[in-house]
Amino acid sequence: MHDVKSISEKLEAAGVNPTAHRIAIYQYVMSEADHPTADEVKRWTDENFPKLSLATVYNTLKTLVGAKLLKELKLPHIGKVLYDCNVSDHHHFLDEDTGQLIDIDPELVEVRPKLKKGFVVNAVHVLLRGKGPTRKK
Amino acid sequence: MHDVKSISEKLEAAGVNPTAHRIAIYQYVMSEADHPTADEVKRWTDENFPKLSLATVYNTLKTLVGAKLLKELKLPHIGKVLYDCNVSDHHHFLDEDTGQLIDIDPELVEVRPKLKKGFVVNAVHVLLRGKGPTRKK
DNA sequence: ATCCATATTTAGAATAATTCTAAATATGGA
DNA sequence: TCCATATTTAGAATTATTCTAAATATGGAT
Repeated sequence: MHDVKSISEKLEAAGVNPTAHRIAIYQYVMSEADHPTADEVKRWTDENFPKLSLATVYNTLKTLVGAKLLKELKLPHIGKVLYDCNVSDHHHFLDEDTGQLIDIDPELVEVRPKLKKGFVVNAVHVLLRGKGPTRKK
Repeated sequence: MHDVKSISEKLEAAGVNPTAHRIAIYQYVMSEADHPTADEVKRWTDENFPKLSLATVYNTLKTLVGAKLLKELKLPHIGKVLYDCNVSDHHHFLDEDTGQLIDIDPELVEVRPKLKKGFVVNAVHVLLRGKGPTRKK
């Protein structure tokens, strides 16, 4: 699925030079990770690419966001940026028990603002908080 | 309206000792300010209570939030906490031109999440972004 | 292969918002 | 007045992130 080749191609298509570091980080965020923070990415690179610096983690994430391959999420429950490999518009569900963040297709949340005259809405961001289905042990 | 007396009473009712600093800051956030940050509060106290320290601004805001007299807002467009004197559940509209943040009564935004079985939604936070009515010059 | 311009990566310093700490000050009741 | 407690304070510490300037790597022209 998200093998080195296709990751590489996505980077190139987005105008990003596919260096080994960028491929590694993008691949991690795309497949293994789930809305990681920069320091989660760093913890992963520490295991897999011990020479890769923190600055490169931040630089790379910023490059990927700039290329619209990732999206930054700033959510109220956590004081750091999360990186979302889902770059289409969508909402989020935060499982308050586990802290897990789930992407929600905007089709699944009907939002109808009835604002006063003159207000134009360009974007709608919904954060749902609650509990996910109980997982079997 | 939000005179010293009624502010004082609100503080007491919430179990907060109404010191001069607390009255001043709460009054400012309730009437003059509009979703201020801690440093906006500090800028105001610098004018009006020059001896009041930054630590007190933070302490006081935290006390008021703890007493449910204010609410912390962490929104994605700004990297600092905003303080909202509207402590009931509500949504927000961000005017992308002016940066102004407007409280939106939840009655005015119909939200109908259709999530998979087992998901329980306890809270819904909506941020609308767009343009407000053009103001007359 | 070698050289070079450019891109990438790096370590560490800088920044910004906020919290913490421990001392100083104020307050109100006995 | 005295004292216990609450409040306020200055400044250090913390945390996430960005910046800076130097080091390194890369790929094409010779």
